[in-house]
Amino acid sequence: MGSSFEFEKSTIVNELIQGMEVARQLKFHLSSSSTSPENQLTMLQKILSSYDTALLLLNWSDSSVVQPQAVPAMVNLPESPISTNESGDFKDHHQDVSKKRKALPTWKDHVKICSDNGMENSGDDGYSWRKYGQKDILGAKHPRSYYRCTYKKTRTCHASKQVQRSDNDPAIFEITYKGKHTCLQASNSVLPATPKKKEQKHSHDHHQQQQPNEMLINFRANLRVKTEDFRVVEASDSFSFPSGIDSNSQISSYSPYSQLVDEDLMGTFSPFISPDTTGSSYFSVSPYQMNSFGQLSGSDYTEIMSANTSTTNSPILDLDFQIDEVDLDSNFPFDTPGFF
DNA sequence: ACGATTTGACCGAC
DNA sequence: GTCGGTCAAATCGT
Repeated sequence: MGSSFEFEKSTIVNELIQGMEVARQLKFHLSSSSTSPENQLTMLQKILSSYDTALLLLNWSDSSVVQPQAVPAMVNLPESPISTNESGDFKDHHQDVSKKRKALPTWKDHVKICSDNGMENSGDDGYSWRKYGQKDILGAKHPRSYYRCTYKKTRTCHASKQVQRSDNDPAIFEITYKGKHTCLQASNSVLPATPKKKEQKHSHDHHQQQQPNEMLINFRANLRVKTEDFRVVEASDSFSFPSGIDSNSQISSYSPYSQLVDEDLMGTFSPFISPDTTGSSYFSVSPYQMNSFGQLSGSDYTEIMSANTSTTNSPILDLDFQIDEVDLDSNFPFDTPGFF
């Protein structure tokens, strides 16, 4: 392996060290309770961001197929790439896709469309997609829809995704993302405020963007984290955002490595959210934002999501636990053979 | 008129 | 030949 591996390794180590450092700070603040919940959250998110990046890099260097977190919108988060597919209901599409297609980073998400309050949330991931095809898939009860980035031509963005309703649970959509966005449509203001006309299609994906503040608010709103087997966890206490809660909003997700990282809080905001004219807001995270692929910064890919809270058994919790385990010692020998 | 969606046709991989 | 993915003309919605 050449220098590229060395580069990745050092990057990974740096990310982990950074995460450790922030964790250390957080630990200190927690013990002294001198910090506001928001700051603590920010720190936690930074930690998660670092670990996400490190894990993504590990995955990326392992093979051309990456399964980063994807975060489908409003409704949930992506499943953990590292975790085994507990649900077993989904086929591992990304694998076969990668064999047939070139090495575009591919990963899957499971999005559950919630219909609490009579509303059906769509799996908005914050990006603008254009449907270009639909196919009946052998053995599947529902057709698979194909989407590509709306800015494929104008911004030469080759991101695409496939959406298929689960056979077992119609409320669940399996979303396979391919390629990362190069259109940067998520960058704050630039959002294509194209009011999606077809909200109608219950879509698992309409994609309008939303301003950061709105994101936070919506996010906070009645957060729900759906873990891999779609258990719904109410998130609220441990996660405190500034204001109002809208019980209509929900976020379910499972996170690959972790999700949570609110861009706003992190410094770089990634507007994966979209203001929905219907009133339901989503909080979405884009799967594509990972710096391991290039131009986007670390915080970019770790979007938001935050749905993790201490009340869940989400990956985040695991991470917390791990952090404790190592006692936040930055001297931890990351370069120890076998550590990875 | 323009942009998005639908849907049958086409193409490559197996 | 079958199947999954994409193309592109027709259609729809604004």
